[in-house]
Amino acid sequence: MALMTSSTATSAPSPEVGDGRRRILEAAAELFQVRGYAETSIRTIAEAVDMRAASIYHHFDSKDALLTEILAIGMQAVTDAFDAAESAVEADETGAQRLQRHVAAHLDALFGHKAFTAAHVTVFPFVPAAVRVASVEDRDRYEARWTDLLGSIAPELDPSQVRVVRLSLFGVMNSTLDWFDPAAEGSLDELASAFVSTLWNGLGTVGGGN
Amino acid sequence: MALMTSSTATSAPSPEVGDGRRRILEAAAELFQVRGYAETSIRTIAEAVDMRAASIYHHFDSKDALLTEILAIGMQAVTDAFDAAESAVEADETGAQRLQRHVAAHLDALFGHKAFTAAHVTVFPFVPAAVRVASVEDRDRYEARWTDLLGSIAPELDPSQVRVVRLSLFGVMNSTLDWFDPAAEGSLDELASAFVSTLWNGLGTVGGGN
DNA sequence: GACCCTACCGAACGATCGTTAGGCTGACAA
DNA sequence: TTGTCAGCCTAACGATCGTTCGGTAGGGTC
Repeated sequence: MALMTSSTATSAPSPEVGDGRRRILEAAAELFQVRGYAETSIRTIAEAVDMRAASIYHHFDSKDALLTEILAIGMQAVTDAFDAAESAVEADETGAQRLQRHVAAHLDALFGHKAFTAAHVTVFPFVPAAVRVASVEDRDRYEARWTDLLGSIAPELDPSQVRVVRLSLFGVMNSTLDWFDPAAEGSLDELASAFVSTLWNGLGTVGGGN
Repeated sequence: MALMTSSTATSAPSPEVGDGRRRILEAAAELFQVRGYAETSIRTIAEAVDMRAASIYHHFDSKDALLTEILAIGMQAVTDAFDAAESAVEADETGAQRLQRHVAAHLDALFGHKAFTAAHVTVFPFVPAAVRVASVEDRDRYEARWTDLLGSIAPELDPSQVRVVRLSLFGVMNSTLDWFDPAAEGSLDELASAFVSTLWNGLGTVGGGN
């Protein structure tokens, strides 16, 4: 995010450079997540940032381009979180501990950039084909990271089992966007711990405990 | 012109009564699931059943009414499956066995009426408010069945834990619509068995086995 | 024959959509 | 002062949307 403020120091009144663009991205992501892509018009997005529809086109070529960038931001968030968790690996940790840090990282990224990440869960199935092909490479790359991770910590699973575990884990983690509220229900770390503990040991050992 | 269409061509020409209505429902459900609700026009639905847009309104009051009925059919399918599984309970079965039969019933209903049930997973978040309120009662009733079931077979869980388990289980089960193909990957019963076995005992005991 | 009902259609309505053309304004550079 | 440019605007374009109106065709009933 650096490299702005090239010339002036922006004392007080003037809006930050690129501020309108960022506000459009955030408002659009939020609206796409709540109302859906086709259900959200350019005029509604403009209204949310106190602009008119034509002004959106000063910052983005088209509605599809706006969605494409939103999806890219969402994938960047979870990919960065994965890599940060991977680089923080400790030598003596167990597979379950390593998995738990990645699950926590995924959940943190999901809720930390909720509007952008949720777009991948809710609106992605319905996006225009041109937008989908622009995102599929990012998504494949992220999926490959998880395939490698799960294969590494559970080498006894064959590839088709790894696939089932990965997609099931994604199903659970991504569904939390719909029903978990970190502000009201406790930390995402605890949720990640519960998920991995259940996946590893089953409910029998979790239910009595936490 | 060219629509005289001498209907004397076929020996058994008469379409079944209510056939057009059923075909519209199935085509619309399929299109809604694949393309989304707002992305699918009445004209596209009509084309899929070889009609014109105006003919849809002979069978349904509005596009929203069509969606409302599709959602109701989907909830009826899973609710009926739940009740059938419940009435097939055996006296000496364990909690895990009972849960597994219900998971299998849910998956069977999901894939057995895929277009109608998937609508609840994919398009429901974006449906117009009037359609949502018409479905929320059915959905609440189905959720209550699962809350009771899980509380019954895992009495050591408090209500908030039951909620987490239920929503996580829904997250996994409903996600299978996106990635599991019963025709190519094996039976849904096996998948249900794997889910419940993992939930109960953890991956440690499952990974080595099947 | 007359009558009705179901199923469907062509044509159009007003609304809303994404998008574009062209213009205004204020900050800044020369 | 003059020019440039980012940022935002009004107004309008054609396309597509859900929906309605006024039919027509054909089978069943009397």
